Amino acid sequence: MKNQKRTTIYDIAKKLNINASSVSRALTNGMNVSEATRQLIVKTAKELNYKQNSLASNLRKGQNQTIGVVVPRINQNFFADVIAGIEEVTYQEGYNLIICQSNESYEREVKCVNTLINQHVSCIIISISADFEDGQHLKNAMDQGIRLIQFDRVADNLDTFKVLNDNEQASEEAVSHLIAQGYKRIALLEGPQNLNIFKQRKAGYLAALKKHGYPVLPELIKENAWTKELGAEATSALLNLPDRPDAIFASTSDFSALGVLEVATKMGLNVPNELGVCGYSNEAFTEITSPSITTIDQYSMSMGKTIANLYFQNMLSDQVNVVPKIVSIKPKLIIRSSTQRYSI
Amino acid sequence: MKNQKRTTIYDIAKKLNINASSVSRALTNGMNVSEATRQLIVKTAKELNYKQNSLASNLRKGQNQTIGVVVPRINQNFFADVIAGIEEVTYQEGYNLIICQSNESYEREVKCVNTLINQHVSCIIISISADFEDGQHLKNAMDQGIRLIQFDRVADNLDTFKVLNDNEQASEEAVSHLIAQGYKRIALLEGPQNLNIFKQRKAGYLAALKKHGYPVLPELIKENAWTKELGAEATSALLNLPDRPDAIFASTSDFSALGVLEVATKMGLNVPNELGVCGYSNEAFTEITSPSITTIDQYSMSMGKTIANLYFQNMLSDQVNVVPKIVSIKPKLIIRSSTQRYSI
DNA sequence: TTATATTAAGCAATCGATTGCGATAAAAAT
DNA sequence: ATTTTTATCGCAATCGATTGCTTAATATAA
Repeated sequence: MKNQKRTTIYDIAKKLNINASSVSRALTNGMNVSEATRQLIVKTAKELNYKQNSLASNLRKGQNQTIGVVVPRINQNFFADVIAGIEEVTYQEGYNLIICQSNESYEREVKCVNTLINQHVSCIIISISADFEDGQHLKNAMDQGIRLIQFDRVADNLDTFKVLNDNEQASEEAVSHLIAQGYKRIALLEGPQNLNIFKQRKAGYLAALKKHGYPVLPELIKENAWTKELGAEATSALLNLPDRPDAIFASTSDFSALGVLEVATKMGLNVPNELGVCGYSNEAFTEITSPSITTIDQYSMSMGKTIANLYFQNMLSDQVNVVPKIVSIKPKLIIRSSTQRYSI
Repeated sequence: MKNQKRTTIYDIAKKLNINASSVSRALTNGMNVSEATRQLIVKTAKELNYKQNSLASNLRKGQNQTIGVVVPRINQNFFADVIAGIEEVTYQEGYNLIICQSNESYEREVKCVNTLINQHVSCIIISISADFEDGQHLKNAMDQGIRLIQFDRVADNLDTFKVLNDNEQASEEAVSHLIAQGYKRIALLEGPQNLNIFKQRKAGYLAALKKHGYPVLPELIKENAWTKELGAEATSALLNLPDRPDAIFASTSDFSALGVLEVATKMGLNVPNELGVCGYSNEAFTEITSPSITTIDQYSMSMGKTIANLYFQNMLSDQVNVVPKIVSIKPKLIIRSSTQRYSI
């Protein structure tokens, strides 16, 4: 049962007393093979339970119908959704997906990319790790003729296709909404500023304040609060200020917004009346907390589809001069209870 | 820049005026190559930016350091976590992961498995789709010498390694806990009974009732309530019974438990005092609802690691007679507010 | 110093599928 | 009846890396 050799086109050829090239032709395009022998070949292929060896085929053809995906974490809703979206499209196209997670480690990201290069994938789709350094590994990949698409977290200095959310705009919208609800002292929980997405979200926050003539209060801006625990910690500090904020924009994630909610509840503060809370990502749970959390939907799944389509529609052809595009997806502010004051 | 040929071992060999076989030896095991030439080869390989072609290597060696994973949906917490766990281990072992989603469609599952066979993966890890029919595609894979591991949702009639949660035991424990808390009329929301996991959870429910001498009340058992909406619907029906239940075990998911919670709250019932609620899966949100929901943790991520380790420790070697094992992971009951009565 | 062992490196086949080119035979055109 | 076209199919090279075998060169033993 085990280690038995798989049947190859040669086995089929030998059995039918014909040449392997005919078998190959019959099983692929069907060109230059008479209909009779074609059917015979297909029939015996089925009988012998023949399965094509993609390794050999791809080696010969010099191309691999495979796309590599590198994300920080597979089991983070946003990334899982994006991957699901990508898979949806690549499956239709008959492509395979090889998936790696960098675990937010640059070293590991480099290894992942190198493996994908070895595998001769035709495209690498990547969202860079938190401690991204330079893009040499990605440049390498491109030099080897591998297409590259960055999404969400991108390295600006690399001239590639990029698919992003308009983080700045979404943040500005969220903060503007808070202002419209009458909140006066709006705090920001920000993420690692070496990642663009967090820089942009901060920019949006600042832009909104400026637009409405609100002062920027440095003591209300908390760094690196991107987990539930860190969010809770930052919130404790904020709410113990002599002049505390009346709203917190957890720009890093809904998880940190959850931390905010917990601390606020523990301190007996009414959300949204005494404290407005806004998260980011539209995680499933934001809908069902009490109060439900206002947040920003990134259309993750459709983002995945967009990314994959970008490859198939713009990059697959061998046109030499394809100008890398930047596709921006506008996220949507989802207003829920945590920012809707009953009375202002 | 594009379509430029990648450097091969022949390029290196030519440049150094030696034979390609030496290059290969130097770059892999380093056997039968003098230290001097080895270093020279390594150096020029780096200079020429050489990357091994895994396709060629794997074709020649007749093995592919790749594992295929097939799950109904990538972006479902449980599966995403399991995959993350698998990836963690396979990465350490230098293996790649090819991931497919069956979308709960049997037809698509078959296609996925066939692709993986073509790719010559050395192992397929699968959780079968909801409309699973027979296991011919999986038998095919095994006939081709591909190892097979089923997890969570498994086909019983296939003799393979299996990694499962002890759903029955976990359910029994949960229901016993409800009984210990003094609940007398415990309802069950059950899932599609063609999937084993749901059958087992029901069995656990029944076992607990029997063990404690409680009668089985058919009117308290509701079928196919595995979304929040369906859970809510079933709950409405249950709570409008003349003799209504005082606890509901949403064995399908935490989402349906959420539906229970919403309806109960709407009807003004106090949870946990007037109605106990228990979910399944330990989704992130169960911790932060009010009241927080008692549920069952499946250790998804560690399950993934277990699965991968099973392959590397038990199946990788070429021993002919490896007896397929069934590994059972005991889930953990997480007791929270929704079932802890203040007074009994 | 001769015989033997050891090391280093080359040669060539191989993995399985694909494909350009040439050969044969059958069909069509003259 | 002869030439030309076309349809089928075989031959052999190729993709890039690996590996058993052979040869050459060097080191060790006798």
